This record gives sequence, C-alpha cells and structure tokens, in this order.
Amino acid sequence: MYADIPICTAAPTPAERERVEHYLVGNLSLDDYYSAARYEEDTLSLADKLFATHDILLVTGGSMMYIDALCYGIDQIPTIPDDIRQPLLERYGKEGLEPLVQELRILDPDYYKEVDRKNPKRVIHALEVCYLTGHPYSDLRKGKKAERPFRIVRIGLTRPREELYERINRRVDLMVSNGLLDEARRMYPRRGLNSLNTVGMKELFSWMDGALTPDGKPMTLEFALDKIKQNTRIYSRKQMTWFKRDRDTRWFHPDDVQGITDYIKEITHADQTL
RNA sequence: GGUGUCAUAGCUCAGUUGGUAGAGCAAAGGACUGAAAAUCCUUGUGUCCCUGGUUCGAUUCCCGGUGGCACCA
Repeated sequence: MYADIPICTAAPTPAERERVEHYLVGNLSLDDYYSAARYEEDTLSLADKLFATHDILLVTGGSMMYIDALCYGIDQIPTIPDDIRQPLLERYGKEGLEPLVQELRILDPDYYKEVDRKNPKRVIHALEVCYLTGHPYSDLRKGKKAERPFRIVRIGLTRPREELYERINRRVDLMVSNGLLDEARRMYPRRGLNSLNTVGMKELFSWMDGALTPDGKPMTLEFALDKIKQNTRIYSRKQMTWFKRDRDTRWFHPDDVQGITDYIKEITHADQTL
C-alpha cells in the first residue's frame, strides 16, 4: 500500500507485476491516513469491480487485522479527527495513562471492564470515540460478522520455525543488498510519520540517530540489522498467534503446491455439486 | 614466569554480613474492531568454573587448580 518504501515492504517488483496483475501496491503516500476500515472499503469495491472479469481473486499478506476486516467486516465507528486525538495524546504525555483510564471508567464502564488498561492505544481510542460520538465506545462495538457476496477460502502458509527464521534472516540480508539503507536514508527526514514506524525502518532510524543499545553503547549497523531480523521473527510469531485462532484456515507448507492445488480443487468441486 | 583481578540464567551483569539467587536484554506464550509491520500483557532452577578445607551448613570464607583480563618481567 505505501509508496516510497518498496524494499522495506517487500512490494512486488515491476517484473512480478508484469506476470501477475497486482492491486493496492504503492497506492498510498506515507502521510496518508489509513485504517483497517478503509482497507475494507477499498478491497470490497475493488473486488466488486474485478469479479466482473475474474472468477478468483487472491489476497495475500500478513496484516492480520486488515485481512480480518476484509473477510469478516469491522464495526461502523467514525474516523477520529485530529482535533480530538491530539489533546488526548498530549494529556497522555503529560499525565500518564491512569487519569485516562479513570475517565474511561466513567464514560464507558462496560469497555473499562474488558480493555487492556495498560495499553495506551486502546484506552485512548475508546475515549476518542466517546468524545466524538457522545456515546460509550462499547455501544458501537457490535462484533457482528459481515456477509460477503463471494466465497472466502483461507489458506495459511507456514513452515518449521528453524526454516522460517533462517529465511527471515536471509530476507533481511537480501533487502540490504537491494538498497534498504538508501531507502531508509531517503525516508529519514520523514521518520516521525506513523507509516514509517515499521520493522525495517525504525531500527535503521535509531541507528542513524546514534541510539544506545541496552548496555549503553552506541548502536552499530550490525546491531540494527540484527534487530530488524529479530523484530521480523517476532512479527511472524504474532501472525501465527493471530491466524491460528481462525478455525477456517487450512495450513500448508509453502512448498506443498500439490496439497494447496488439491485443496482448491476439492473446494471448487464441492461448490459445483452444490 | 611473577603479581593483581574476574569467573553467577542464552548474553551483559547485580547479589547473598555463610542459610543454594535476581535485573535488563534475548527466548517462548498470549491479547487484539478506524495508528495494527502498531500497541500491550504473562513467563526467570541456573552443576552461582573445578577440587579440597573450615563450618551444623559454602555459590559466598580459605588452600590449590583451570580459563579470561590487566600490569610487571
């Protein structure tokens, strides 16, 4: 989605896009506001258009909440304007989280009971919605699964951890030889943007800032690159935690092309007999 | 070769006035509804380098050994 950081995001290359049509690649600029809800809108309207000429569309990637927004929908909650978000962020910076948590207890006791009260993003967002709408956030959280006018087949790809980690490390090395450092240097002036608070950029920005490692020494490039590998590994584990919750997902080793093909055939056949 | 110093969790190190030990980082598990590649939560038994001694009891004190580091030759 975000343009200008194709190496960091492992965006499909022009050659790959030549072979297979891709959508929503580099369609956003780094300072665009975006969200899972907008992704839901964008992908649904795109799907509507593409199904006129295609039978099957493939959604790939590992952005957990975005994929769920497309597959299962997301509740109608208004986008928070800056003049509501900013004052809350300032208060959080000055007063810390506790007063905000107490305020949430009054404005939305139901959500207060279930939120992770140590997570600033969750607490602040709930307050934002309360302020903006004048209603408790929990009133808007229906959690209702959306119906889609198409069939969704979820295929999960995974591999033994050792194999996975080895590939992640190699992937980062490959990104570096493809010019990740130059990309980070070009983006450095815009480093405050949320879209650049991402694995692959944040570690290199810290290195450029001369940040210190936990033992008090200035970060080396090698340390920053190890950090990228480590954070990518952690991210891959988070993906597993998220996706394995979903009972509809069928898992395959990525090399098991036969298995995946058979599974798709089986499902298509089942559809035809219906 | 001599003298000094250090040896504790995967790593960097605290600590125990002698009663078998704890932080940060790493690692693993988990949460997740408009900032999500974000944000947050949970989990710490390890021959306290080895041998012997003192002691009711040693990782802690003492002798010796091994290894690292520093200085002197």
